[in-house]
Amino acid sequence: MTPEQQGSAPTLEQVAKAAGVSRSTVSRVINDSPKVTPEALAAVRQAIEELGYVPNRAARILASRRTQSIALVIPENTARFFADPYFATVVQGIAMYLSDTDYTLSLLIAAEKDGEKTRRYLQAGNVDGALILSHHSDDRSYTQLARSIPVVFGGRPMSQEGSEAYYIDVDNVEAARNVTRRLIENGRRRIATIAGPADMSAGLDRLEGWRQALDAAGIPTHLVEHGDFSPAGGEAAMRRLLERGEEIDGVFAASSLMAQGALNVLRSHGRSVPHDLGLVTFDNDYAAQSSSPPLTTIEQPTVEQGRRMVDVLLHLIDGGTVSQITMMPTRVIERGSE
Amino acid sequence: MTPEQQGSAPTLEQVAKAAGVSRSTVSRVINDSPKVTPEALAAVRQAIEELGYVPNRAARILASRRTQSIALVIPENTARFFADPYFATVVQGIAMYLSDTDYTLSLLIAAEKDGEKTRRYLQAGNVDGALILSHHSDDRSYTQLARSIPVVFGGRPMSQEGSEAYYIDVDNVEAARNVTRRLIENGRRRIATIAGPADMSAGLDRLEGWRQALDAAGIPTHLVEHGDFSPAGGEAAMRRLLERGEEIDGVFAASSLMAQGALNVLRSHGRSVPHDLGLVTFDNDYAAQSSSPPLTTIEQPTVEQGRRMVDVLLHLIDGGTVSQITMMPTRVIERGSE
DNA sequence: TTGAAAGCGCTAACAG
DNA sequence: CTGTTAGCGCTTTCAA
Repeated sequence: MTPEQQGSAPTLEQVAKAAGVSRSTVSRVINDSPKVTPEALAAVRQAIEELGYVPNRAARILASRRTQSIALVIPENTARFFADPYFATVVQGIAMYLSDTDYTLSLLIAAEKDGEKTRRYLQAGNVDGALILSHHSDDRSYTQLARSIPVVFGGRPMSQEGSEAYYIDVDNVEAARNVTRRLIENGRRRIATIAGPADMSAGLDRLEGWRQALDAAGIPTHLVEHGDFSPAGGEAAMRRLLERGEEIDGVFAASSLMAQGALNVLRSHGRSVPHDLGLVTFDNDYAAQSSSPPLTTIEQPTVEQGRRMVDVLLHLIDGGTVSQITMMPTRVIERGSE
Repeated sequence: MTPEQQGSAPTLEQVAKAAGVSRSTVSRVINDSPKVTPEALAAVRQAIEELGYVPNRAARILASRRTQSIALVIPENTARFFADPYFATVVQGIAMYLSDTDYTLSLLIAAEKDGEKTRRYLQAGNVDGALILSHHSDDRSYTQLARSIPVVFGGRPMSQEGSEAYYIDVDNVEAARNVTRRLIENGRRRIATIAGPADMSAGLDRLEGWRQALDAAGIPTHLVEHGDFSPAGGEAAMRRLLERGEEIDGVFAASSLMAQGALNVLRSHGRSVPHDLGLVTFDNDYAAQSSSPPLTTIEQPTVEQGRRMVDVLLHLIDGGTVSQITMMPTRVIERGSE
C-alpha cells in the first residue's frame, strides 16, 4: 500500500509519477489517444490499476469544455409522468442506452413557474445536450434552447420553432386512424373519443386520426371529450360522454391509462365491452393486455424510442448529421374489444 | 446589448468588471456570504441579472471540492422499476424535493455485471452522496460505500453491514399483519400469500407479517409462492397456488401489481373476489383503487418517503446528526375485497 | 469588508 | 510519440 493510497482520491499527477511518465501521457491514455507507445500505455494502465485512480470529472469538464453529461427534462408533475408506463419505458430506453456510454444523466424537473431557472441551467453549459419529454404547447423556450445546445424531443414539439427541432415520434394520426377503423369495421356507428390534452401533439394527432377514420365512413365526429392521459382523466371524460345522453357504441381512448378509467366507469354503469360498446386504445402496456376484456390497441416501441432519442442527441453533440425526424413504427394489436 | 453577451456564457470575471468589484466579491455574493456591503451586493446582483450570468458548475466543483450533486442508484431493470407506481412516486418525492435545492440529481443505472463501475464512480468523488433504491441482497457494496460518502437507502438494506446504514422504511411486518388480519376477521381460514422476492427486505418482512397473523389465529402457513412484485410475477404465483389443488379462501399479495396479476388469473378461473375468496394487498395505487373489485390494501406515504430520503442525505452531507432509521406510517384502506 | 494570488485536477496546443 | 506550458472558471486563504 503506497502512502498516496490513504485519504482522498489519487490524482493524475500521482499516476504519472508512479508510471514514470508525464501528466500528458496519462491524460492521453485516459482519453484513448492512439499516440502512446505500448510500453507507456502498459505502465500507465498498471499505475492506474494499482492506485485505483478515477479521473476527476469536474476537472475534465472544466479543462475540456465538454461535460459528458446530458439532461433529461421532465415536467413538474413527476408523479403522473412516471406513473405512465409510456414515459417510464421511454426513460428506461434512455437510461439503458446511456449507461453504455460515458455520459451521465441529469434529471431536471421543469418547474412550470420558472422554466427560466431550468433553461438557464441548460444554457450555462452544464450539459452537452438535452432530452425533452412530455412537453406541452409552452415548449417554445425549449425549441429556442436548441440554438444554444443540442436538443432532442420525445414527440413532435408544438411550437412554431419546432420546425427546426429534432424529434423522435410515431405517426399518431395514422395509428389512431387504424385502430379506430377497427371499431367501424365491427359495425360501430356512434363512435366517441376520449382525446388527450389539446396542448400536446400526441393528443391532437390521435384526435385527428380518429376524426379521419370517422369522416371516411361518414360518421359524425362530435363525440369528443378530453382527458389528461391519466386514469382519472379517462374516468371523468367517459362520465361526461355518458352524461351527454347520446347513444354511443364505440370509444377510442387516446391512452391505455384513460381506457382503464373509462372501463371502470362503463362497468359501474353496467355497460359491457365489447357487448354493449367497443373500446380501443393506444399503448400496449400491462393494463391493456390484462384488463377485462383485454383491449385492442396500438403498440409502439417505447424503449426503442428512448434509445433513439439518445442516439440522435449524441450524434448531434458529436457534430454529426442526423435526420431531424425519426419516425418509429406502430401496429395494431387485435384483442377483440372493438 | 453588451458585447460580452454574444457567444458563450458570461464568466464571473465579466460580472466583476461590470459591477466594478473584484472576482472575490462576486464569488461571495454567489455564495451568500454575509460579508458584503449592501452597495456591492446590489451592484453585483444587477450585473448578474443584466448579463444573465450562471456560475459554471464544473469550476465551482473543482475549486470547492463539493459537487452539489447526488446520485440516485437504481437497479438495472429500469423497465420494471419505473413501471412500479411505488418506485415511480418515491422518485417523484426525491426529484421534487431536490428541485428546491441547488443539488442536481444524477441517475445511475447499476449494471448487475459491473457494479464495480458504479461504485468507482461514486467513490471518485463525483457526487456528494447517494440514494439507493430497490436493492437486493447484493447491496453489500453499497453499504460499504457508506464509509466513503453519505448513503441513504430506500427500504432497509439486507446485508450485515446494513446495521450501520441510514434508511427510510415502513414497518412492513406490522402492515402486512394488519391487512392479513382482515382476511381472518372475515372468516377466511385457508389463506395464501403471494410474497415478494426473498432477497428484498420488503419481500421478507411482508411475508413475516402474513405469517404472524396466521400463527396468531392458528392457521397453517404453508401456502406461499413468491413473485417479483410485477403483474406477471403475480400471475405466475397465483397460478402455482391454484395448481397445488388445495382449497384457498384468502390471499395476501405483497404488492398491488402482483394483486392485479392474481386477479386476472382468478377471473379466468371463474373465481370471484370477494365472493369465492378474499384478496388484500399492499400499495394504494390506481390499480388497487379501481380494479374490480377495488382492493383492501395498505397505504404508505411514498412521495414523502422520497422526500425524507433526500432530507436525511442532505443532513448527512452537511455533517449533521440524523437518526439512522426513519419509519413512515402506514394504514389499512378498507374496500371490502377481503 | 475587499482584493490579490494561488491553486482545484485536468486537457490541449506546441515544441521537441 | 512525449513533455512543457498555459490555462478552464471558480473558491479560498491571506493581507490590506
